[in-house]
Amino acid sequence: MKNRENIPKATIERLPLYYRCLDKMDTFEDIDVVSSKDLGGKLDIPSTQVRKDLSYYGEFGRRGVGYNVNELKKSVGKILGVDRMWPAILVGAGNLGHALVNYKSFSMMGFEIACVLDNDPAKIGNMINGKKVQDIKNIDKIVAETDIKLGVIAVPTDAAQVVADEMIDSGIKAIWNFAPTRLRVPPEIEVKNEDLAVGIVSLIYHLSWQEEMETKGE
Amino acid sequence: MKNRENIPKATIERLPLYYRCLDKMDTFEDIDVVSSKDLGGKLDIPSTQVRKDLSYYGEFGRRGVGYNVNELKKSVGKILGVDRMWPAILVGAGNLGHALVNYKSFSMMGFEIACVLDNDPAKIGNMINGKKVQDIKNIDKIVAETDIKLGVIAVPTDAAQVVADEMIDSGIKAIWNFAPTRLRVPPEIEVKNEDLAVGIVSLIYHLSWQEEMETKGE
DNA sequence: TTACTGTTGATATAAATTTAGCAAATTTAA
DNA sequence: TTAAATTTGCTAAATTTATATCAACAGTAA
Repeated sequence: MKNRENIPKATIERLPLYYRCLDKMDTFEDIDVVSSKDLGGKLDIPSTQVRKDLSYYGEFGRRGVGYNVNELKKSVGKILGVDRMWPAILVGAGNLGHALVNYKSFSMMGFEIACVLDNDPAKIGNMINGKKVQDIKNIDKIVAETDIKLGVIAVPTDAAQVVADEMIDSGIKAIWNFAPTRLRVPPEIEVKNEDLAVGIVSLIYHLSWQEEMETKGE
Repeated sequence: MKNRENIPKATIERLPLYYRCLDKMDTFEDIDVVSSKDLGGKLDIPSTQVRKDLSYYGEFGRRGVGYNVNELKKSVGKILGVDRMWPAILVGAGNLGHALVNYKSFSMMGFEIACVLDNDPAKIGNMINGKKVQDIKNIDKIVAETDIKLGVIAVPTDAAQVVADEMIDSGIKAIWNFAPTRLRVPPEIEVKNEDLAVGIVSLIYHLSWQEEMETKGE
């Protein structure tokens, strides 16, 4: 395996796609062996890209044959770290928080929201999908007792930095941030921004341009 | 301006960040002029990158001075197409659907969910943030009457392709897909996959590796 | 005025990422 | 057994993207 430092970020974002696809083939489609061409075909990724991505981590296939689906799934799962569960605390019991707690496709990716926290007395004590919303004031105790490393921020923009600071104080090591703002964190803390507005705007950008072209054409 | 075709995708994803930042400066912070260094500083983006991104679309600054905040905001807004509203239909009145309808930060990005649809009789007729959930059967009529171009898929994975097909039949031109699956669509239809699991897995990947390093070190 | 500082936008350079080409390995069929 | 068809994984080439450099321009202070 090459130095983990210089593996393309894009590769790391394709691995979960491979993983999910392999899981589907393994669990539901009863497929034993797959070629890079077939796997890529399902995901609109060139076969050369698939092979290159995997080759960063080792040799998983057999020449002239392809990849064993179950084996490759396990290998990719281990590379990604999803061969175990990673419990998280979620701060923000609003609409988005509800949606995340109830999201079905996380557990197969090793992700599970174990605790839900909020600072709103009206929300504290409510049940969300079997979990009681707890007071953010107890974050230190909760993180210490559960040894949770992952935090999810689903609060309004204004509150995001404060929540991030509290998370880091409590011992959280990585933050998944849904608030549309950049968080200031120490360098050892990993942050992943999930900025929903960016997604929709890139779609609007293309749509807007398409429409402009059509108008000119007429 | 250069050919719009070969502008980096990453540039297009940074433009909304600039836009939001400029809007904040313009509306709340009363800042008139900003340099690429300052703008980039707020977003952890090098000033050279900021200037390069903007230079794809024209010359917006003054040498020795910087950029006029209000003007640049308007220019970037126009480039992105967010200088007008883009209404969308949302299919899927579940938890995620609720969260999207109630999401606050969309309107400043030109995005608005105008209609909510579902196929579940238990949900049809319910109100979500002032909008009545309508029967998916009426999608053709709704899209034709409203001339909506954007569709959002927030249904379970199994139903996503069917919904996409219905959307395309009804006249939808661009799809924002939250289901963790690749949609098969004609080439003229724009699709943006918002795959939440990919985001969290890339965080788990780093966390998992970090932990492995620590274990070795001890 | 003149020097000095700051800033853009263009061009050049470097780095990162993707794609192509091919030898080696495997299977299948003649 | 031999030839043909697949398919991997390595290396090289091409492409894309990011970063550095610098002349031209604008403001400021001596």
